[in-house]
Amino acid sequence: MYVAPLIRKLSLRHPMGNAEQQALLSLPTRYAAHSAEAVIVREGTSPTEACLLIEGFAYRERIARSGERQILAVHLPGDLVDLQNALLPEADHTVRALTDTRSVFLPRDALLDLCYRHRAIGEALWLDTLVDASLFREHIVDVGRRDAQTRIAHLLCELGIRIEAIGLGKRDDFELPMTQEKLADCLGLTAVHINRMLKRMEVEGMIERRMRRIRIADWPRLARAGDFDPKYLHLRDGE
Amino acid sequence: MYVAPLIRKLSLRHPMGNAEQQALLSLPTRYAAHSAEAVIVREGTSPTEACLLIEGFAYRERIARSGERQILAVHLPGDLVDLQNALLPEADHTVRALTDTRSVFLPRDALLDLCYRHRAIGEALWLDTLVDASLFREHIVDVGRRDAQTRIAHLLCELGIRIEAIGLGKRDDFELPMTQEKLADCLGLTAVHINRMLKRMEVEGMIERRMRRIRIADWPRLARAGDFDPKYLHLRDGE
DNA sequence: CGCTCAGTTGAACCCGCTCAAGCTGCGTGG
DNA sequence: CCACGCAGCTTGAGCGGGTTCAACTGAGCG
Repeated sequence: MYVAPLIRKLSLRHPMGNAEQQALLSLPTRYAAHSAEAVIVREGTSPTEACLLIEGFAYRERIARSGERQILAVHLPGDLVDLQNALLPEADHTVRALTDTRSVFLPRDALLDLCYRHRAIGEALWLDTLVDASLFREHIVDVGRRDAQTRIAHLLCELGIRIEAIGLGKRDDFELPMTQEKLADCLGLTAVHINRMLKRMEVEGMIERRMRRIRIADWPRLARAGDFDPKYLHLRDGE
Repeated sequence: MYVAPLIRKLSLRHPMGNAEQQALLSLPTRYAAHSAEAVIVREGTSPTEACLLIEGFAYRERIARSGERQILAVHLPGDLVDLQNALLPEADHTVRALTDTRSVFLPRDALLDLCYRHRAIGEALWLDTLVDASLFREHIVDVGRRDAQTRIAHLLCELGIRIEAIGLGKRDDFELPMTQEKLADCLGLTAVHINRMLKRMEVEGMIERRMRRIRIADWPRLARAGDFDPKYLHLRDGE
């Protein structure tokens, strides 16, 4: 039953019959928990299992030679975290737990087999990796061509939508379990600058913060400020 | 026979039997030519064919609200240019010809069918999109965490390797059909700054330029300067 | 109570941008 | 064959968004 969130997520973008759902549910699973900052997939290894996040957040990272970290993506419950590495001979980046997480490991080969026995599963999983790639592309635009405030607003919008899509909060009121340093590493900025911009956005009334809780008073305004168009998320209903 | 370069490229990373090669070769094809800057796949449309580049370069782009362009990826002959959009309901970015190009369009549905009739084809094509995603990730690190000179050196190394891999030149001596403005749009910089950095790199003896031809005197040095590790390209022999 | 980690703030600096002018190579037409 | 036009390249001067460095605050926790 651990696999249910995956089915829910895949169904968000690709219809899924009963037979396919049963096939997914009958996969053998290995339960695992990771505490914050623990490595889930290590760069350079060849995992034989795919990790399905059940609870908590995770993130992909790479370290540049300068020693600076770049966060490539943030993952939420229901995300299949290392499908990106599924067919690659070895992982080219590391996946870590952002918060304490619970997850389920599925045998990679069995999962791949299902892709060819049930076309809908194959397409749904392929699609899932293509959507990941779409987020990567948006991330390139973010760090390449948007200024600091726009980047932050954009990230908040994206996380709001994604959190709402999995029922973990509302798009304009959610828990953001990231330190300012992590936000910086995600957006190609420094923690100091993130701090100043967040403060300015709060003063200007774009957002409210209580600890790590984010409230967005005027969503359309934030979306405008963040140059945010949810199209690239490829969610069923557009939002 | 137009499909031969595709088979060669897929085989670079995934073994391919005779039956699979025959199946690919027997796909119906539609030949097309695009002159430089022509749109190959337009954002917002749902292409029913996949474009295989035969000759010339292409690039993916997105326009930020500020009007600035971000180039997401550069594609070389043999690349299947819109597999990224194959399963997505609509293209979230535009693909354009960088130079005059010749290409072949393959019916999307027939191609997808082959993926399920021949597992090796399915895995090779999925893998291809995963490698694309790996390049996107490296691109995020580039614009997020590397300074201007490092970015340029990194891009030159990547293109050198990829051009050599398809036999279009040597990694340390190749034609680069990009204006400085395009380099800038690719790397999240301005054309003026690209110009200054290229000049400095030439003065320092890292590269030589004659028109659009690039010669790299000391490849290991450029690779070091560019924080370049070809692992993320996932080529068979590591280089 | 003291340690540690995250967040906050200030001052100085610098990498890359902006604006603006001039240059170069090349295709086109007279 | 030259004149013109134009796109891409080059160069300079000044500016500014974001960084760096450093100090301080505040919350959680043993």
